[in-house]
Amino acid sequence: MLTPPEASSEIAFPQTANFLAGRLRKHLEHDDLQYVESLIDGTLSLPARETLVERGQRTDVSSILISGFMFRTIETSDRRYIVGVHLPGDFVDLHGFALKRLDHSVVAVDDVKIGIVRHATLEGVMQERPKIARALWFATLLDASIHRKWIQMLERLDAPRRIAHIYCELQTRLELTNRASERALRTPFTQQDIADMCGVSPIHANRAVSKIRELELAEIRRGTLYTDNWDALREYADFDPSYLYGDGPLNLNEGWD
Amino acid sequence: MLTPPEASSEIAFPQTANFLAGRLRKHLEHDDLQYVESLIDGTLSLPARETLVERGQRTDVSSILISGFMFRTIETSDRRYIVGVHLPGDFVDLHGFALKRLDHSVVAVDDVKIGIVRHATLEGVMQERPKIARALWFATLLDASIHRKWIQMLERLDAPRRIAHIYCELQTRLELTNRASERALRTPFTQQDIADMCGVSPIHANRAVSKIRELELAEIRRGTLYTDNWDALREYADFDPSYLYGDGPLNLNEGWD
DNA sequence: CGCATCCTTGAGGGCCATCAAAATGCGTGG
DNA sequence: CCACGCATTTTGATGGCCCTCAAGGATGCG
Repeated sequence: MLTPPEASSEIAFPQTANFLAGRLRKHLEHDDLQYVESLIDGTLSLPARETLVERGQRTDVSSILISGFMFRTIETSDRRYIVGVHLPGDFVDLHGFALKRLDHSVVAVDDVKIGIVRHATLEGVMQERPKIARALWFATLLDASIHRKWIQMLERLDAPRRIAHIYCELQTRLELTNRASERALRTPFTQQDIADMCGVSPIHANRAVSKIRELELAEIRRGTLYTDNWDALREYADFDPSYLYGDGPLNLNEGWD
Repeated sequence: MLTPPEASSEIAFPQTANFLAGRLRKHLEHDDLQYVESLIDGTLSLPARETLVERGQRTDVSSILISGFMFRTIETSDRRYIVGVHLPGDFVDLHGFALKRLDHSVVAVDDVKIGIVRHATLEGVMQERPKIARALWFATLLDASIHRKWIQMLERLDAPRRIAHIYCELQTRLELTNRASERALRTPFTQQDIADMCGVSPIHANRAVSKIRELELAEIRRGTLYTDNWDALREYADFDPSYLYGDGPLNLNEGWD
């Protein structure tokens, strides 16, 4: 599944090989990549559905996702709202460094492995490595860009299109880290998860999934999306990947250095 | 309207008096505040409804809003989606510094005045003033936190509650910069603007505004909201201000230094 | 094989979209 | 001061998306 260059990258940088892959990563020198890898103080495994950071909780470390999926959630007494999805290479709570406390929670979807970076270490980055500091800032701005797209998605699309959009986004993000496969996008999402991302009831999410199947755009079974026509799915969701700031032809971030 | 301390602040820092006011501002030394003020290279006035930055456009400056309201918008061929609102003290396109190109546009709602900071200047901040760099980072993370709340708002609230939530947010943000008045929140928003923020049709936005009036929570006329019961309005919208990271009792950001 | 979780289907009602049209308010020029 | 033109706001009617309540079916795990 991994092409040779990425495989060797995984060996050289076991914890941070996917950090900003497909984005700024290629603008970083080998020395920079090594430095980023060296920031990791240790790793942690978390079982599925466990919470890494609770809303409001004070922390003095941040975490980069190494394997598995995570959600950012805002929970109320009776319902959970998912405001973002993370996959390997993403810092899931880097903003905790500057904000000190998070306005939301970060939870594991399936079994995950994360790399830990102490905030004291990040202090040093700010003092000594402005280029890396800026890359970290960039990473949080990327999250913000995704947030904005979700806002627009919720303002304009109906439930089946929202689902299609979310899967298109994940596929593109996986492509950027060379982890996508051609015909299947495997996720650990339940239909309840999908509903909570789209802001609809699980029953309606089910009907929306059915509609995508009836339209013969894709088949979603137990979280995994199967399709042989990504183009049709992307068109259906009106998906434009430029907000992900990838290196592709539409890239918004050319000229960074 | 301005209490003496803020008034004097406006004199000492005519362009940046509201920057992070009510948030990190009080953790910055007088020297830091002076430094921030010195970053401003000049000011610019823009008439209502004019675009400051177009989506995809390359820029080498960022802007802080000094007076007036601005929107962040994503426009398609047939419709406009508003993904954020800015008021004086906000950097409206600070993320352009690290991202180079924006995924969305920034437009003036009424006549606005902005302060310009060259990206070359911000380079210097990253190199020499990590504390200020971190404050700038914080400012962009605050935007991201607001984005997340909007996502949750769109996932859970119906149109009248969305409108109430947006006005509650603006009132709190104005309070943080000591620019709120007690019984009226004056904005230049049309009902079309409100509709584009809430992701509903202007016709439905009108009915939603009517409903808020019928419930005797507030009166919204030509963008201005009048109420003598903010508490009832906040409860109706299930508004919790902690995501704004203000200095109040619920503050999530205590301990920053 | 039993149980828990997840998925599926049906029915009735509320929120919101669109089409169409009228009324209101505001700035401008006569 | 009034008349006009324009943007904005308001109202009515019909239909689609999505809600909740309720119940049944499938899947996977110990």
